[in-house]
Amino acid sequence: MEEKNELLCDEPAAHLDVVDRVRDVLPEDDTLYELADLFKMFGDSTRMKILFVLMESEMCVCDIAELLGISQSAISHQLRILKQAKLISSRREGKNIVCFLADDHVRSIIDQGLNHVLE
Amino acid sequence: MEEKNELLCDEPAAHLDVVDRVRDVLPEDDTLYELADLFKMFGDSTRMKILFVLMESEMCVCDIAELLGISQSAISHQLRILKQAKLISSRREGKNIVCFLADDHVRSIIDQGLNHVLE
DNA sequence: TCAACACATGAACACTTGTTCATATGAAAG
DNA sequence: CTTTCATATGAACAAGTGTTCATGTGTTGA
Repeated sequence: MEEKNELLCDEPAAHLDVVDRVRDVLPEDDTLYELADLFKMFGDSTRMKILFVLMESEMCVCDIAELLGISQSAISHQLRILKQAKLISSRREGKNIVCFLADDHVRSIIDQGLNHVLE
Repeated sequence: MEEKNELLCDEPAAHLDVVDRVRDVLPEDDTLYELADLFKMFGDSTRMKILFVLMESEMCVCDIAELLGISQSAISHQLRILKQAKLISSRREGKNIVCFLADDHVRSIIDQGLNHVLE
């Protein structure tokens, strides 16, 4: 009973060259986490809806809430998250806060997703 | 004290034209949910790592686990989720199950994300 | 200066999600 | 067949997430 790593298969040696090459090519861990965090923003239907709306037009918070039929509070919480992720930005206009996409990448990311979903 | 919808701002009428136009352009709810579910797949760092690996080369389960330093069980659970989402597929090869990307969209979606993360 | 309105925020809660641990399945080699 | 090895899976648990409810903040207009 020698000590052994209980996770490995017996001989990854068979594919050791491939494994090593891939290991070298993998991005930094930090990059992977950032990337996952980015996609997390698109992984909730409320945020997805908000982003879709803002792809069409900038809009104040109450209009977003009414248009989507979601409570103002829920929208506001999600807007905060999207702002922290720097995907949207906002400015005050009279009594209203007008939100808009802060980043053009949002469009291309969602478009790629749509391509897949729409087959 | 008349009944009123507590969620609306007083006069979305100001922007009623825009709101109505956007409402017409929004995709079906089903599509939005599908889209969010798709992006959810990319929103976990373990799955992100697996997909990155498979972007470089098809690979058996144990090699993925060893390469990433993640338990075989955890990998297997995530592989199941990715298969259900039809993002990866697999075939048996001797004792091993070899996994590979099932969909070229995976590459373009991740690439768009990378563009954003890498500024 | 005060009331009304648009929006933000904290706490609480239910729900979801990912991991571990233990064990099951199932092909393959002896 | 029986054992071994690669993978799958179920249960349990901890941690994360999104919504609601109640209330706070700051701006506007009377």
